[in-house]
Amino acid sequence: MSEYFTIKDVSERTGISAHTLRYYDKEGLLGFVHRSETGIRLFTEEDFEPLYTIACLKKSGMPIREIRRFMDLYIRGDETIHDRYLLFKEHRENLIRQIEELQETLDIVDYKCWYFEQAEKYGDINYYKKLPEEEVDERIQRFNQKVIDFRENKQTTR
Amino acid sequence: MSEYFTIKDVSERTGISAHTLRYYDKEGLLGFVHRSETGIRLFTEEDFEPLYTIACLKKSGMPIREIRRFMDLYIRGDETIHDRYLLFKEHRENLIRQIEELQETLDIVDYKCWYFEQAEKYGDINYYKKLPEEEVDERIQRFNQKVIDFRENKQTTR
DNA sequence: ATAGAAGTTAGAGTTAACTCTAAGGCAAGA
DNA sequence: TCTTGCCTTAGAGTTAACTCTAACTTCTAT
Repeated sequence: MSEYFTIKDVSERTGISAHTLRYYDKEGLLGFVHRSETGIRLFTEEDFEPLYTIACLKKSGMPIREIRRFMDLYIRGDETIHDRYLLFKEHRENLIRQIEELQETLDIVDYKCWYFEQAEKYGDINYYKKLPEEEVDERIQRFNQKVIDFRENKQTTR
Repeated sequence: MSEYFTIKDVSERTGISAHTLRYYDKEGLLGFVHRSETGIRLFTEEDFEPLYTIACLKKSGMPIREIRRFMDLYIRGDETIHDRYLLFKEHRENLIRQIEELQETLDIVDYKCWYFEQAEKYGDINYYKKLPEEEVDERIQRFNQKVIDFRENKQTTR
């Protein structure tokens, strides 16, 4: 029962390939990992927390050079608590914005699904153009307005 | 008052650079765009809808070769309404999954913000280890469990 | 008619994030 | 001891999505 994990152990447990872990190390993300006298990486129990943090930041689309800023602060310890707090707060705002954007895109995709159901009934992608105006669903009006805003670069959907 | 838009008009209106538009064309995304006899792209009013669709799919992280599948169907017209409907439905599921993942990441980042506030009060990143067990906030227990799950590759957070 | 702005293509260069290869070192079991 | 397998590094290769360049053509306005 060794007290250390090799790069392969970590790779198997976290699902991050050994290649990728070495790449992260080269990019300065794994400065917290110890080495044996012969240069072999010795991961500990505690190292899984920063690895999990890296995985989280990664999942939310943060580029590696920014994750590096986090890890640099992490290594410096308690003196950087406040800076790390600020970085997480900032990232929180980014994430909220990202979710909002995806939600807006989802709304459009929802509309598209509905619209194609209608179009399928009529067998005509422009079926609504033949309807009297009062019968045209307002969702169609709203979508068409979004396309016009896009065309005029009004970015109301942003 | 020309009835056509040049690539520059479209670029300025949509915020997609002319370079990028040509690149999209080369990748088969703009098969719907007409050309003059001398080869100049002639965008019409109606072209803004598929461009908007491309922008939406792009925003939700869809790779270009997949967007191409949409556009290939778009060009083929009414006979592909059903296929396009299916593609949007599938994409809808992807989007929902993406939003869920980001929401989970946001929960962790929220926790981190809270945790760093606590750590700042104590001036010690491991402050909770010195507390009697009944005083350790359960949020900390839950987060630590997530790290353990990550270490054991249990993927409960997925 | 001509200058200058904007259009065209082919193709090279860039960046991020891997992903892999080569060449060699170390450690544990038969 | 030897084989096997995992470790190391430097560095090359890959992929996606641009981004830019060069060389040339076309359009527009004086």
